[in-house]
This record gives sequence, C-alpha cells and structure tokens, in this order.
Amino acid sequence: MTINLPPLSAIRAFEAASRHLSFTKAGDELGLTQAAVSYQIKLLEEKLGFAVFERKTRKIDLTQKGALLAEGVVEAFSRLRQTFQDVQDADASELVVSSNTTFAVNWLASRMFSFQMQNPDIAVRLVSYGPWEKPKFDQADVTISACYPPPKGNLFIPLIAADFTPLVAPQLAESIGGINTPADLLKLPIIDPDDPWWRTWFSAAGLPDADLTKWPTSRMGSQALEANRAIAGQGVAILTPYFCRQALQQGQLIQPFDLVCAANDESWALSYPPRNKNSRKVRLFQDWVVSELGRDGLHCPEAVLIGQDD
Amino acid sequence: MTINLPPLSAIRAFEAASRHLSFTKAGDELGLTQAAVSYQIKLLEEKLGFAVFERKTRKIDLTQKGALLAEGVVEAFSRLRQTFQDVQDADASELVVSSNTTFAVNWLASRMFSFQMQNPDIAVRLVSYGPWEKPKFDQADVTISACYPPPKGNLFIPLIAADFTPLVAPQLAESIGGINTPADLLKLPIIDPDDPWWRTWFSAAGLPDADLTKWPTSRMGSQALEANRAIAGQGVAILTPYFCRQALQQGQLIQPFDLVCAANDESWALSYPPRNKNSRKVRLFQDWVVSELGRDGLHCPEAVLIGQDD
DNA sequence: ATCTATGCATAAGGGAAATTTATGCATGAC
DNA sequence: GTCATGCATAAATTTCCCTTATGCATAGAT
Repeated sequence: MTINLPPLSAIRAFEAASRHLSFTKAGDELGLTQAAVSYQIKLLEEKLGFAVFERKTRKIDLTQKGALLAEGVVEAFSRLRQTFQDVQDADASELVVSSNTTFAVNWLASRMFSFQMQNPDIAVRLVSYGPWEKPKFDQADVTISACYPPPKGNLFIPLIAADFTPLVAPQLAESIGGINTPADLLKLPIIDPDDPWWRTWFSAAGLPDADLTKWPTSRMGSQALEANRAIAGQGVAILTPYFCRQALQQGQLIQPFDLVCAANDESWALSYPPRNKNSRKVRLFQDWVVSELGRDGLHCPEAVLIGQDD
Repeated sequence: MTINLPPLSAIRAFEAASRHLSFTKAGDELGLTQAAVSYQIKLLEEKLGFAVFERKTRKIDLTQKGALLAEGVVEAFSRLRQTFQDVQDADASELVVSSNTTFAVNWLASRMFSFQMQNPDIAVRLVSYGPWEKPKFDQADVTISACYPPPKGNLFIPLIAADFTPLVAPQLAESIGGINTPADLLKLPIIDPDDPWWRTWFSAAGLPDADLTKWPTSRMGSQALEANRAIAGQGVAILTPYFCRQALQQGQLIQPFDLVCAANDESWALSYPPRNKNSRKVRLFQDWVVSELGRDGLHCPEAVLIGQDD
C-alpha cells in the first residue's frame, strides 16, 4: 500500500517547474529562488535515479519519464488544491456559535438578525447547551460560556459580569404588602432555590441561614425560563439584571434591593481556540458582539490568552 | 491558479492519520513518532483554522471538515504514489546503454544476448554514436566511451586499454614479400590514414616523418568497418588487438610487429551519473560487463568518481 | 565577432522547521 | 484500584531546506 514517495518539497518544486518549464518561474511561483528549485530537482533526480529534465541552454525540457511524472503529479496537486480550497471556503462561510441557553435566549436570539444582515456571506449555526452540559469548546468556532473556563491556550474576552439580585413581579410583591427586608423574600415562592446564587445573596444580605429547602427543587436551566416564571408572578427569582433590562424598564419586574452580588469566575465570556486568532468570521463575530455590548454601555477588555486549564 | 497549500509534511501526516484513524499507526507508517504526527496535525489545524480530528479518549475521529479533506487528500496521494510507482517501474525495466560504435559492434553485439538471458526483466536499448559524435552521457543510464571524459561527478570504470598496432591480411603482406620493417607498411594502402593513431605508432616505430598524405582521407568511423576492410585485404589498418582476437586467431589478420602503442586518455570505459549509483539495472549491467571481460582475462579496477570536468 | 543578458549549476552557510525524547494526562479494561 | 493505551506537550536536537554569491554556457544583439 505504502510506496515511499520522494521528498514532498522536491515533488512540489518539480510540479511547478514542469508547468513553467523554467526553474526561475517555478521559484517565483513558490516564493523561492531559482537555486532552491534547481536543488530540489536535482535531489528528486538523485532519488529517482533518472533525469526528469533535459537541460538545454536557456531552457529546460521534460525528459520522457519526466513528462510521464509531470502528468500525474500536476493532477494530484490540482486535486489537493481543489480539496483545500473547497473545504476552506465552506469553513469560511459557516460560523458555529456555541452558547449556553441563558445567553442565547436573553441576548443572542434577539440580535443575531443584525449580525446576519451585516454578514450575508456567513451562515450562523447556533448550538446552545443547557446548564448541566459543559460547553463544547472544541466543536464550535466560538463559544460563549460562563462557569466553565475554556481550555488552556484559548483566547478569552470577558463580556458581562454575572451579577445577580432577586427580581420579582410587582403584583407579587404587593400581595405581601411590599418587600422591605430580605427576609420578606422568604414569604414568597423561591424560583430555583437550589441555585447557589441564592445562598450567596442571602449571606451577603445578612441571612446566611435562610431556609431554602421548603420549596421543591426545580432548576429551570436558564435564566430565560426563570425570568418568565417571575414575570408571571409565580415567585421570586435570582437573576442578572442586565438580561432583564426590558422587563425592569417596562415594570414587569422590580428589583427590591440594591444589593447585587457578583460571581467571581462566572462572568459570561466569549472564547475561541487559538487557531481562530486570524479567522475572519470569528473576528467579525467578536467585533459585532463587542459593539452590541457597547451600545448597551458595556465595554469589553481586550482578548487574553488562557494560561491555565480547568 | 496557485492556492497556497498548508505545509506538505502536515498534509502527509494528515493523509496517513486519516486512513489509520490513529496518530500512532500513522507514525509507524511514515517512520515517525506519534509525537511528530500529533505536532503536524496540530500545525495543520492551526493553518486551516479548524479541527480535522476530534480527540476522543484512546481514539480519534475525523471532524466533518476533516472527512471532506481526507477524501481528496487520500485520493491525491494515491495518485502521486501510483504515478511514481509506474514511472519507476518503467525505469527499472529499461536499460539504455550508450556506446560508441566500435565497442558496440566489436564487443557488445555478440554478447548482449547473454545479458538479456540473465536478466529477462530488463529490456536493453542500445544507442550507439559514431566517432564524430560526443557520447550522450546524460541521456543514457550507462555509457561506454573512449576519448571523451564523462562529466564531473560521474562514476567511471576503465575497461579496456585502447592500445593499437597495425594489422593486415596475410595475403596482402605476402603480396609485397612480407612485412619486415615499419617502412614496408607504407608500400601498402593505409586504411584511414587520418587516424592520429598512425602518427603515434609510426613515431614510436622510428618513422616520425612517414608520409600518410598520399592516400585518400576516409575515416571509417569505427574499428569494425576498418577491420573488415583489412580482412578483405584492402589495406593495413591500425586497430586494437583485443577487438580483433577472433580474426587474429583464425589467421584472417596478422600483427606484423610487437610494437603496441597505448592511448593515454583513450581507454574504453564505462560510466554513469552518480544518481545511478544504486540503480539495480546499472549494477547488473556493470557486473555483467566486468565478468565478461574477466572471462577474457581482463580485470577492471573499482569504480572511481570523476573529479574534473572536460 | 564581440558583448550582454538570460538561465541553470554549485558551494557554503545560516536558520527555520521537523523530529525525537521524555514526560504528563485521561480513560477504558481488568 | 491498577495497568495499559493513546494523545498532548515541552525542550532539545538535528535535519535539510533555502539563500547568497558565484560560475558557466549560450542566445541574441550590436
């Protein structure tokens, strides 16, 4: 099955030289000197044991065997180039974005249209993952994640601080005569009481021992679903205010306390493997995300290299 | 026309890895370590901007794009291998021998059959060149020449000293009452009087001023033709005794004088370009020539490298 | 005929890139 | 839990590829 080929650089030089019938022109095409091509051809002839070019003065011709070789070699390289071209074209035209559901629903979904209008040559495929899945950093061109640090070596841009505070529908707050102290919250149904954010927030609010066990476990899996239940008046949820701007502005939800906690490691961030550093589609997407955030008054730091693995 | 391909060594590693779905096995096939393949694949992915393999535990799979690439790349390499295989097979099975006419007629012709019997897989093409042509060292696998030194770098085996002495048909010698002194030769027609060998020989025989101009110029071009004329009694020729062994043994020719001159640079020799150093067919031919000469009691020195150009 | 420009060959030297060695890590099998 | 397998990674080394600087031959021009 496996015949030993001569050195591939020699074959490549031969391929170009056989098309141009000139070492000098072949060198130009390959970005090499004439001497380099001459060297490679000689090497090839050495390996093969026969001449592939006849050296005339100021021109070269393929020998008979050289011509036979050239035919197959040129075709093989043509096939190679075509293959890479095709796949690279396909790659350039499809952007796979992996995002956790929260970000996808609260942020991406409503804005993606603008990206697609700006970049009609790029097809976007959005792959979201739930809160119990790990982001598939390696299967997407770019990933938006929280909680999980990207693999070492990835490029990383913090987007949005994952801060949180209880939010509640105004009618529900009224139903207990208004919410004045953190303890008042415990009079209401707690949406997703297992979310560790609750414990963090109650501790910061001076109630480290708040009993959160009396409500049934029901992790929703995304802030979008929790927010919907809160808006529907089914309970009080712990949410990131930025994602609920609209509901807050429109009065569907209110924020009873100024106390907003921030998760340390759990900011939303955009990241991608280093091989995409120069990828056009990834750059376009990153720039678009950053500019969208800018329109909300949020400014993102530069991309940094992740130095440590999880 | 010319798309930049990723590094060819990376493509080669990918080709093997995509067939084996294993870096380790690909390394084995290519004669590399697993680490080298891993490195090359990573390099390729870096250049392309997307992954070609999905790393699972203890196995790898092609990604979607990787699979597209693999198809074309494997085919292209298959084409390359086939091409080189075919041409190398063709090369191995045809031996082109360039020889001057003298050696071809006097020596090769009658013996070539034995070589072909010993090596039925090798087709021999004999290209002879006349005395006024230069040997085409570069167009033959192996060249047998005299007078012209092979190009620098060629391998070179002296075969037969080009010595010479006048030979004549016995009847012709009788016709002038026998040949007793070198001057007697001048009473007979001189075949090919322009051959510089005559001047050399007459000088050595004490007649540096022998007048050779009275016979018409007629360079025959090969000892075979001159020998035939001598045998036919048309004159006296200056010939290499080794090539006329048969005629001398059978009494068709006689050698009037023991004086045999040797040409310095003009021995017959076998030579070939250095790229054929390890060529099977050339080695077989060289060994056969040497052994044939050995049967005539002649022993050849080792091959030497030509250090100076003509 | 002489001169010039063009194109390939060659030698020496430098340097980038490929490869190896020596690890580490994850996981599937026992 | 332990071992074996297979890929990843870092550092060091080596290979060999390429360039620079020449030489040489000759076709074409004057």
